[in-house]
Amino acid sequence: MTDNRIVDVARRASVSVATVSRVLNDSPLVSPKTKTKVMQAIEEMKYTPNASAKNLRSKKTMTLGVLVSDILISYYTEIIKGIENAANRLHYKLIICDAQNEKDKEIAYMSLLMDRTVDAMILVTPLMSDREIAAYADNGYQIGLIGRAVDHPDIPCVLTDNVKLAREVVNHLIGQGHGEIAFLSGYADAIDSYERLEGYMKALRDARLPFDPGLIENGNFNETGGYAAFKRLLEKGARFTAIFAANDEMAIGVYRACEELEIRIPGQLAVVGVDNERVSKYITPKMSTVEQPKYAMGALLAEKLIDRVNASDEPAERIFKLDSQLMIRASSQSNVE
Amino acid sequence: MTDNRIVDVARRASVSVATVSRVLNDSPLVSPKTKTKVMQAIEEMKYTPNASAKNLRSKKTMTLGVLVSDILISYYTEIIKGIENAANRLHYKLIICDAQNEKDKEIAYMSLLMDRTVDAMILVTPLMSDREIAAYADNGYQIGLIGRAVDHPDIPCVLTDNVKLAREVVNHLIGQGHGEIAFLSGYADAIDSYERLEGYMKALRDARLPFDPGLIENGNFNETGGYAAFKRLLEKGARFTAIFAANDEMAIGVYRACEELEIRIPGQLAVVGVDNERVSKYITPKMSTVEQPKYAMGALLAEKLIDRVNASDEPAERIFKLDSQLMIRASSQSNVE
DNA sequence: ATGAAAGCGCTAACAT
DNA sequence: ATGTTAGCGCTTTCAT
Repeated sequence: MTDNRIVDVARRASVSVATVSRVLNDSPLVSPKTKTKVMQAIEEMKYTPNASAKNLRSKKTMTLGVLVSDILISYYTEIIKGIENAANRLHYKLIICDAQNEKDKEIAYMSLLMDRTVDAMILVTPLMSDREIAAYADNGYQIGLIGRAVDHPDIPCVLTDNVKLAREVVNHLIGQGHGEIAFLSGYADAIDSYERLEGYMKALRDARLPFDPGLIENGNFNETGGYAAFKRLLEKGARFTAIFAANDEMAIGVYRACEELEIRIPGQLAVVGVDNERVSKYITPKMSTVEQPKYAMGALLAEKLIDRVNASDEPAERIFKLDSQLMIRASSQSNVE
Repeated sequence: MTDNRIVDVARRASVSVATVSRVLNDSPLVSPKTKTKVMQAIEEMKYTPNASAKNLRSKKTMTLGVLVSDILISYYTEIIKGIENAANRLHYKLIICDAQNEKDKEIAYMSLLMDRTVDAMILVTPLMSDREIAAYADNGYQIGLIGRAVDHPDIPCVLTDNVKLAREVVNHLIGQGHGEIAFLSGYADAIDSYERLEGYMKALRDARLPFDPGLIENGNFNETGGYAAFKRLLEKGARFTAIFAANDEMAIGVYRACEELEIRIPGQLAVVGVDNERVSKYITPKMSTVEQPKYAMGALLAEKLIDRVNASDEPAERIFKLDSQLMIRASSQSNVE
């Protein structure tokens, strides 16, 4: 067991602990000869520095946290991969936190920031409110946000343009000849929901199509919610030939309901989701969706956040909007089945 | 910013740091009155203990690591959820590590164990060899293994019976009238591959069917590998009416190849995978597969490992075999399309 | 270029 | 039941 301490290395290499520490931290103030001697001792003893001691003394951990609401969903895991690779490149480690859609777990994980286990925390569309998020930043904790923006000077945010994205989806459906398009939103208080709804309405207005609030239902961003929301639409007698779900998970729920009710997609109902989740490509018919540059979003935010953690200079840019891309597949094309 | 220390709390509550520490750690040696006083001070100052200092002093971190090869694959993420919940229940935190199928990253993450960032590390079917894994345990590091067994007295392992599982799959295919069944194995050196191959052969022998090594190909446990392996089988003119892929990922690759080549599943080819990945239920035709109790495996191992970390007594049981379950869906039933 | 020593914030042994 | 204090293993000033 590596229970060696820095003094043991120092002793073996016949130098002081300060010198060993310098070697360990790549200080230029060590002669090459001494450095070799120390490295050899480290090697021989299989010495590994104790992270807790190092963190305690240096007051930083070179570790980032990412908090996502469900690691089963590929939207999150792809973002995580982007973060991870960018972080590793900059010599940061990453702690992945799965809040499992529970706000309590989210809050619990935020303690990693408060107890200084991580230097900064990245939140990917959390359940927490803007106020709550801003409060952490007010207390001096470093936070980064993905898929959402919060109005606080110290919080870098990376997101896609939800309004534009929704507009493109709806334009596409209108282009396919649909005039009655239902919309499945996510959590009522999520910005994503709100902005996608806004884009939906704008597209309708652009096309001089009537806006019918009866065609809107909330599916909470998950499969079960999408399934239920779709059924509610049918039960209340809403009439529509296309449906735009604010994410793929809800669209999958719509698929399931359609299978049960023997509604053909896209023959009787065109479906479009958002996120380009893995399943959407394999499901039949292949689902039209919107690809978000998930990996790039993760990588970009990690870089910007690490910049800020080590920043002494001016604040720099804070909001980064990346482009998304409509992926038209079978589920929304009337001439394809 | 919470830059308060335990002495600040002590001062405010007019007690000693020891007393504050006792309150913080739920020691029974504090009078209720003092406890209240201290808690109030903590509350007022919004004090949070510094994790590094605590870990350094107490020589434990109450943190587990899980190392998986790809968090995009639901097999891993479901295991992670099981671990996470069991760990949290026992007041342990979890660091998720995604090695991204790179052995170098695996090794890099093992340093979390060596630098004492985690008290123990759970490996889920890693690329590392048995020897390498055993070496860590020999050096006194706590390790747990999922989906694989290693012959070392200090390594608890949770796995399913691969031989039995493969046997059931092949029996099922034979029962459907198939006599020529191809087998797609994973990494040549993975125990899973070996054991599933063994079960495959046993089932053939039981049924007095000939074993043809020309029907075996390696697909490295991923989609691309499965796709390529299947094509190799065809190119070399192998004849078979059913294929058993050692995991769903490879089976998905087979699906893709079949789509391109217009081979009907299950009409012309029956397909069975292993793992019951999320996609297998959504793909058309629905894929027959083997459900492994992933969540339960994660939870069980986490419990057993934490037991060991805190153990002073006898070693207890070490290998835990859980039952898997064959899920017969459309892809392997000749009378269903 | 190298060393001596203080101290990061906490726990736990010991004293009372 | 509470307080005093040593020390976990490291980094970093200050001295040489």
